[in-house]
Amino acid sequence: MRTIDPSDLDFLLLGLLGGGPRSGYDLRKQIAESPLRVYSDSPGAIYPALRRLARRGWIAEGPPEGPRGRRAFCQTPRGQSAFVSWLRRPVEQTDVMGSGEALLLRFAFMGAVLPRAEIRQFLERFEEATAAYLASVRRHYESRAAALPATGRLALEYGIADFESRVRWARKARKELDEEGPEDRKGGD
Amino acid sequence: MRTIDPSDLDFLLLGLLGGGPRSGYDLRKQIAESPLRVYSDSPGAIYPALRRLARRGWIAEGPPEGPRGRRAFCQTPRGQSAFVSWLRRPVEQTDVMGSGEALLLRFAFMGAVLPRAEIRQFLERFEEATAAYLASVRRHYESRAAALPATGRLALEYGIADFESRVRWARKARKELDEEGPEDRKGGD
DNA sequence: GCCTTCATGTAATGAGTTACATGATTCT
DNA sequence: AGAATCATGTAACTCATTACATGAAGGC
Repeated sequence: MRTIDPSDLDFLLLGLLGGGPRSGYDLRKQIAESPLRVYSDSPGAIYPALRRLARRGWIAEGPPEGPRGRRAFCQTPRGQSAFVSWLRRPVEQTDVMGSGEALLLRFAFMGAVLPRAEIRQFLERFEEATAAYLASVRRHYESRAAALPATGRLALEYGIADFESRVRWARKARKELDEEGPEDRKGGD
Repeated sequence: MRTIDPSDLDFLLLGLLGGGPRSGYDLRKQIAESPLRVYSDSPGAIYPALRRLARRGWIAEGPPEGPRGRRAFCQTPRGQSAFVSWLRRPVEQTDVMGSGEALLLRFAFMGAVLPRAEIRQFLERFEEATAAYLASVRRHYESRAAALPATGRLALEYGIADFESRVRWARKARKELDEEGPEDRKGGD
């Protein structure tokens, strides 16, 4: 008997609710407004996800209150702490190998919750793991590229350029966070 | 009653079989060896996909022949033509919005099948659509970045850098294809 | 009164994951 | 002979997608 890991969408919804109570419809709109279309805003994804979160006790449904009897969801204390420990999960090699969307989602939410030192640490780990994976893709490229048709080789170069771009981003992000000045506090008030 | 579109994995398998007959296990190994881990090599994904392709009449299963009675699959003529028209599908805006993996998969296979002029055209369309989408993300960034926490803004910048990297890649790939010299032929022999 | 949008859902379908099952073959 | 690995699958489960259903509010 194992605990099934919630999906990325589950954590996205949980995180959005960290900004205050919202209805399912509000959440859908908020996701639909995001320019990077990476998570689904379809009702068939959102509402079942909300039910999963509620079953877990991570969110609670308030009474009908809004203009049309819409029921707002909010984080429970257990939900909040589950969300924070999701943010704090160590960055594994396997996390950076695919599209890395889950890591980015976590990063996007960190600013509102975690102290800057932890965010820095996350970026360092992110850069390290991505660079390590990049090196392995490069090795593969060196050994196999000659045997590929031109477009196959170029597709591999696409992947390499992608991971290079991620490494550069991580470095830049770390620098920007460092330069942002120590004046603003972590998440206390 | 509508025809359901085959999955990316279906087309990947179909494309790999374009290189000659292979068993399910061969296909699994070939996918597992790829450095960019984007498609699943799990038997629970591969074997049902092969059955779907066979049901469509796009691949055929040969008689048991190999060392352990393994049965090799091969493309049928209908499968070959379905694969080529998949390669030739126009690049839509929505195709570039997500991770763009399907487009890259198509591109990787083009070299073995399509004439260079069509590959060039694909890259032009890819660049155009990606640049257009990038512009829309930039507009969103300009208007909303100020209201975001630092990590949210940086996550958006990650997306922007990603799409910039894709545009650069497309330009470079087009140039390399052009420079490759006109001596090798398209796909006739 | 009617139509559109708001708001919340359900149903059917289908793909992918993990884990397990099964037999054959090669290694030692 | 026994173990590992080859090779092909199946079963249970979860999640997402598309499309549809339902009803209430507000504009005209």
